Amino acid sequence: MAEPQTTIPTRRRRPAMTYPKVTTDSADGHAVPSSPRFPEIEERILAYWAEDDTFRASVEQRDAGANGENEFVFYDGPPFANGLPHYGHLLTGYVKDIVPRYQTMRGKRVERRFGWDTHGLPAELEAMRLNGIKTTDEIVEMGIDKFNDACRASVLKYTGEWRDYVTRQARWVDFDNDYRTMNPEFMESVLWAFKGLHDKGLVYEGFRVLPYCWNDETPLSNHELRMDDDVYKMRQDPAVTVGFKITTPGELQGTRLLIWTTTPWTLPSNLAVMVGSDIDYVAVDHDGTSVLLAQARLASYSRELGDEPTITWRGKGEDLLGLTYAPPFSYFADHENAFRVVAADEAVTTTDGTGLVHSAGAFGEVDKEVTDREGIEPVMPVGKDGRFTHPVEDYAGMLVFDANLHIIDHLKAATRGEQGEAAGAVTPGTVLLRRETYDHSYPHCWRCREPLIYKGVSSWFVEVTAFKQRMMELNQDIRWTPEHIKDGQFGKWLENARDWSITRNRFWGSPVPVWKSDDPAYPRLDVYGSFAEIERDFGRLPRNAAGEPDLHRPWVDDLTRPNPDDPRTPEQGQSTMRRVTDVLDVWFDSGSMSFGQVHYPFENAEWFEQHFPADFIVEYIGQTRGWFYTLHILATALFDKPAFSSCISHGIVLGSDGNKMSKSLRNYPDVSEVFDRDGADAMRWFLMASPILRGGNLVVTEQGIRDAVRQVMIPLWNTWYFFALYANAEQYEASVGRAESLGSDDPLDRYLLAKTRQYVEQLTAELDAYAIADACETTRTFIDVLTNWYVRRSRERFWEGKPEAFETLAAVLDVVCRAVSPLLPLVTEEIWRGLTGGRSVHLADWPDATTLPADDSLVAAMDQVREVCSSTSALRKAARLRNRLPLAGLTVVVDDPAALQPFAAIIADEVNVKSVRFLAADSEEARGYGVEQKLTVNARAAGPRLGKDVQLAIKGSKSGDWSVAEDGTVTAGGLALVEGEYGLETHVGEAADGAATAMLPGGGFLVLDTVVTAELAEEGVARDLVRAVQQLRRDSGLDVTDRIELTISGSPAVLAAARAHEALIAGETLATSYDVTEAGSPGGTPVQVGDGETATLALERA
RNA sequence: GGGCCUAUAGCUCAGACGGUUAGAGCACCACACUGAUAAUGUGGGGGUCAGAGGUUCAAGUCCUCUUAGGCCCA
Repeated sequence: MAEPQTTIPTRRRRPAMTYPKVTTDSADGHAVPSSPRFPEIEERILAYWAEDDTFRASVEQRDAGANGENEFVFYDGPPFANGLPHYGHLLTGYVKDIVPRYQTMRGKRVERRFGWDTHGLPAELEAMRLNGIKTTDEIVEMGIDKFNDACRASVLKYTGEWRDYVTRQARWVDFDNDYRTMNPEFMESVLWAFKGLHDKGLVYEGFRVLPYCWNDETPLSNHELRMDDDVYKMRQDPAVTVGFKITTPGELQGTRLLIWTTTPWTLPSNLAVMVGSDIDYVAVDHDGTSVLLAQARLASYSRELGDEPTITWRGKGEDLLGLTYAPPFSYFADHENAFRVVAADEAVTTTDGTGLVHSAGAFGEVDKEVTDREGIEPVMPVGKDGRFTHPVEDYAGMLVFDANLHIIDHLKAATRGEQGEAAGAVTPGTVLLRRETYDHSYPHCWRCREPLIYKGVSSWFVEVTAFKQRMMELNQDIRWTPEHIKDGQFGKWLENARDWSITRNRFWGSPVPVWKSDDPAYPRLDVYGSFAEIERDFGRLPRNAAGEPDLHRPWVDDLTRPNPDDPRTPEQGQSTMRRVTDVLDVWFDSGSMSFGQVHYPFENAEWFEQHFPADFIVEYIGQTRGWFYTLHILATALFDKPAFSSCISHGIVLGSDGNKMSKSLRNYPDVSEVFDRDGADAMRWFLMASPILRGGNLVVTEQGIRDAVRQVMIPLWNTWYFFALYANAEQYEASVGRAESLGSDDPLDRYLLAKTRQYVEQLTAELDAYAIADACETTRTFIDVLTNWYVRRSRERFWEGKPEAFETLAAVLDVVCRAVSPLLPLVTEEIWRGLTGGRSVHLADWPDATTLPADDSLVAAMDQVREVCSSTSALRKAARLRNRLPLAGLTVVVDDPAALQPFAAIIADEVNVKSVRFLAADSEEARGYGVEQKLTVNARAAGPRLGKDVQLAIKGSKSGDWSVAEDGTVTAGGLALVEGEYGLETHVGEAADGAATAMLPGGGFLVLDTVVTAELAEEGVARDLVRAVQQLRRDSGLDVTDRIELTISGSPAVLAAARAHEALIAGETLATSYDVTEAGSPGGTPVQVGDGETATLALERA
């Protein structure tokens, strides 16, 4: 019978637990679970936060400071809530949570208000769909008030779900005090901004050709055009080659100018023909007449014109300028200045078509530019619904795409010489040379997917071109992540910035605050920038049906007044000031959020001036032409500052197959399922540790999310579980937060504390630089050291109940929980509160690295120790010496043995050797191990001096053609090297019998004694027995602290080992009764031990 | 057609200033270790650094061209 170890009695009772001090777990016992179900813990923490109002406390316990200087300013890019959140929203949501949480812990006050984008076409389209209407006329018929009520309802439809998702992802943001772009206060600020721009002369009304959706009856801005990848789709259109008859007297009179177009419907609006001045043109005979086209295009018309047509005229484009021709259709036959050949050198190419381009003023951007220059008024026989109107009576009421075929039929008939109804309004002499079908990439509306047309519309513009230079300058002050966005995607976009069309002929939006006289004879234009100005002039505010001030249509449209500049009386027909009926582009709202959210300048003027620009914003990279851009425009124009000083523009979240996420393909894990199965912290870690925050794209996989749990969350949790288990067993309560908790003398403790200090320093620097992915990697590496080195090597000391071990681990857990809490807010909350009993880790301060002991040389030494252990393991493996077999000794030869000396016991234990010796590399004994020197040439140093010859020296060092002379001169490959140009390393030679040697990565080497004596073998068997008994205890369901009665039988070697090492085996396995018998006990468990020996074990709880 | 970015192990990515044996995590195989761990350790397989040319004593790294992909613009 062995005596139990002396420390055992204190653990026999199951004492009241010290840890967790508090937990949200309501289950019996409240023990720290060894295998936690994270999603359940998360739900409990979220409930606790809700009840405790922790978020509000975290904001309010930080002082704003004088003039808000202690505030960190974060702008929330407002989402549109008529759909559910997806991974992209979650991703930005996590960043929008991490940065403010971190800054709060750093002591800053960080207000976080949620914002909603509410206006715009998506809401209108949804309202139209719900009400089964398709046109703007039907909206007017329905009543703009009713329609806008429907829009208002649709944009708020999913706010509840949004709040649920955002709350579940553990993002702290104020939903109750949110801002909405449709609130009167926000809209008043938008009006102020418009007026501000107008006062600076940066707003003008113009007629511009824009991509236009005839289905939604609205023009699109250029940044709306490219909303997504599906905007450009292949489409088949008829392409026609048409000849216009030249009317200018001279040799070319009667020749047909051949033009080519894929939009035959624009031909009735033709106003000019464009040529390139330097392009070579020819006229060739064709069917008794002649046609004119670019020489380079002749070959592609060989079918109609023959392989070698007779050329009757040659010339440059400039020779053609000014020629007149008969318009192809007669609708605008008398149009002033029209039907001439004009130059458009940059627009006309000879890569396709005929080298002559027909221009229909208002239906193309270049067309408009050219006709403006030529003094030709554009014509617009197409209505807002995309259908022809007066004077194009032949196709009136017809959608332009549908009119194509009729137009072609008429051209055909005219070409045959027919007239009257068959040829429509086609003028005699106009010929259709070719009709083909053309496949091309064509833009479609990003909302309704109908093909767009280009169409001239009246619109108001912000004259971005007037201050884009300043925008580019201010962009230099913004810190972009990734860096190349600044002068790349964003900078280039700024360089090419065009004036911003900010008005929409729609209903649900902020009103254009411009009132105009309805009689051009008495012109007047008023711009309003506040409710007060409106009330001043109109005698009242715009009020909705409920009587509340409301700037939406139709209420704001009701405000009219007599034109003060019109001296006539109402009876004489005095003109009236009426509002321009347009609403503002919804992007104007989002660009206004910085001041709009606080109703600047009507309220919070001081606050705003101290909180602009924002310290930080984040959105996906596409916002370089969206929100980032509109914020920057308005900030530059109104305040001459950037709107934000740091910006992360992250990449795109892809589905598990690497394609865009698609609901129909189901190629991504369901968000709710991930929350339920893996939890919000796991998803947060997965997204934040990924390359997506460095601008790369990210493939979302379930495996990736689970890896986050495995690599980080479980190791962290298990460290806590380990601590709680032994602290409870010892009834030890650590003094977290007090200086003495950092005072351990134990080398492992001191190492961990110093390592923790380095970790906190590095993490702080990374989070300060918004390098969130780097912070994750740093944390992962640190937690690995914590759990797989410190805890594993310290198990014995915890088992022994060493106070300084508890103190150290508790202190480090406290620091780590605080440091990791922005990255894993839920799990760290449960651990930290369990450890400290405190209210919330998120109310704690960011750990101060300087309070932790600094000891870089200790950290370096321990890292070397880990290398020694690692290399020794490799030696064992190579020599087939299992780890449980003790070996006599290990000799460690390094430059500075004294540095490693304190860790001799750690190494001996880790690699299971009886003794560890340290030798200086230059000692006599070390040289006895058959060491040899190796020379390496430092090419970086020697290269510049030796030039080409450095290669000879390198070759010599490798082949052994080198030497060290008596005076220390080193020669390699016949070349003398000077100090610094070479390195001499000591390498260990072949080991003698009974030893194995290995080099250390950082220099030095190991000699492992591989001689297995009978005693060592016997102890190895004893260790195997311990291991087997422990496994059996576990399999039998015994508790760690249960005592057992143990019986061992087996082969003579087993019996000998069991008897010789009774104290070891009984002690390790908590055996209060210990029997070694030759006869195997019935019901015993056979196990393999040692080198093929069999033992039989039997145990019972004592 | 132009601009920006990317191309490195089966997968995801690191690789200051050019320096001669290109790394990590995951995955795979084998062995070891394990009464905190859902782990861990050791070893192994696995690479034309997209291709071609150039600069250089020396190129994954710098230059040119090509190819492929992404984003942006026309």
